[in-house]
Amino acid sequence: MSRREQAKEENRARIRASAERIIRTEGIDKLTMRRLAEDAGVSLRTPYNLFGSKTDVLIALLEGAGFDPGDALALRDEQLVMEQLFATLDHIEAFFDSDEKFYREVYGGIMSSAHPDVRSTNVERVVAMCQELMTHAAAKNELQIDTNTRELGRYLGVQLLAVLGMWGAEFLSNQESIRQVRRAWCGILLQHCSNASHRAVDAAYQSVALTGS
Amino acid sequence: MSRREQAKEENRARIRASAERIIRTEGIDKLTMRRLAEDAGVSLRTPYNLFGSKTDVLIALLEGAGFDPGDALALRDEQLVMEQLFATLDHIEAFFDSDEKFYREVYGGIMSSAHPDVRSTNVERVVAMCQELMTHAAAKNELQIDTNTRELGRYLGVQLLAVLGMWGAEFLSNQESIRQVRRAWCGILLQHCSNASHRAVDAAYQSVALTGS
DNA sequence: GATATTATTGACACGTGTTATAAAAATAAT
DNA sequence: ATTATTTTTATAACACGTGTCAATAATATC
Repeated sequence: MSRREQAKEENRARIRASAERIIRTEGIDKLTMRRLAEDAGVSLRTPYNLFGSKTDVLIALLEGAGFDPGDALALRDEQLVMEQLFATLDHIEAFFDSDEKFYREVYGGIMSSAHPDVRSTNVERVVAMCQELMTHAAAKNELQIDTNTRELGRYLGVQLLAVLGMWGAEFLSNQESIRQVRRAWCGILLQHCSNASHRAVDAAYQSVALTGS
Repeated sequence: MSRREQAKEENRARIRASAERIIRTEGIDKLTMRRLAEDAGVSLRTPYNLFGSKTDVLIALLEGAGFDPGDALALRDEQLVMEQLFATLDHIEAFFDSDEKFYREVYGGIMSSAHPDVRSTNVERVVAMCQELMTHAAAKNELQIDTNTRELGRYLGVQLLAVLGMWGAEFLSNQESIRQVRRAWCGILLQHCSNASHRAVDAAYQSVALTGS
């Protein structure tokens, strides 16, 4: 890495650290570009040079923390695909719980920004991963043979992101969000899973069953 | 209505009309408070006096047009509750189709605004209506007796709004949005409907079935 | 009709994300 | 070491939503 690139990376790191500190100690409302620049000991222009926009700074924060639903969905090729799918939700919930306020504020800040391309990239990515998972599920006979895996994957991905949007907007708690997704996923998958995967889907469904009073 | 109230109402109407015209002809990005005031022939302060905020102006636009998912869910006490529930989705879709760009921009503008109370009012209202519908459904034996109607209603309402959020953010077309909700609703209702309502739920489900590659 | 209440106006200001511009500093290329 | 390129800086500015405040106009009350 050239000297120039190195210096830029150092600045990026300082800006990221400052942004995180401000959000953690004072809340995201206090994160303004001027305050961020001052705290990072850098001019107002520099965060724009190095990240592009305030939204991009927030995105870098999530990426740096490993927050990435798309990543969580990456095929791991263990056990049943359905088991992995639902395990992903546990993974995301654990992530939420590990630092609820911080992640929610950052995610909500990204989603409520007027950068449509950023968000749509996220959607397409998650949908693609879900479609891939469903393709594998079909290949492993975990789905009924007449299932439209493309549409099913799209449904699952959209569902996840729709609920994450509600989470980011503070309408749902961590647990509620995950339960909402799990219920929606189970609802459709119970209709399309094969005998091979039925046990896994049903187990997930039972864990969020809507019975009692 | 007093003379004063009348004059205010006239101003409100002019402002609403101007806002709608600007959004329709130039898009919501061009709707600024200064431009709105100028177009309506009113001072910059007046829209704030009469509506409260820019977000409130947008809300008034939707209300004036009769756009209200909560209203659409109001119990009509005809036929089966389940039939009404799904008919609501047709109603919303027709609404979308009647003026797609306009409604989406306005709804998206409201939802992406930083007025959390506005949005949460919307959520609570829709959830409450869904819960009421499910209570009635249970009373009419359209649900299995052990169904938690409160949680089920909450699930349905949250689901609708989560997807509407995606619609407002331009991730989903009108049709996709409605299908997404219908699938999610069917998925859970197929697990909880009684014999009395199964036919209705299954009909809705068949209309959005995910079969055929 | 005189007085009190209320609504609108105008001009200004604040804080925000973002951009413009030019100077200065740091680095790379020769 | 000199020159050329790239980055950062400083300062100002823009458009935006929103708020303040005094003045003014319209209406209501008596």
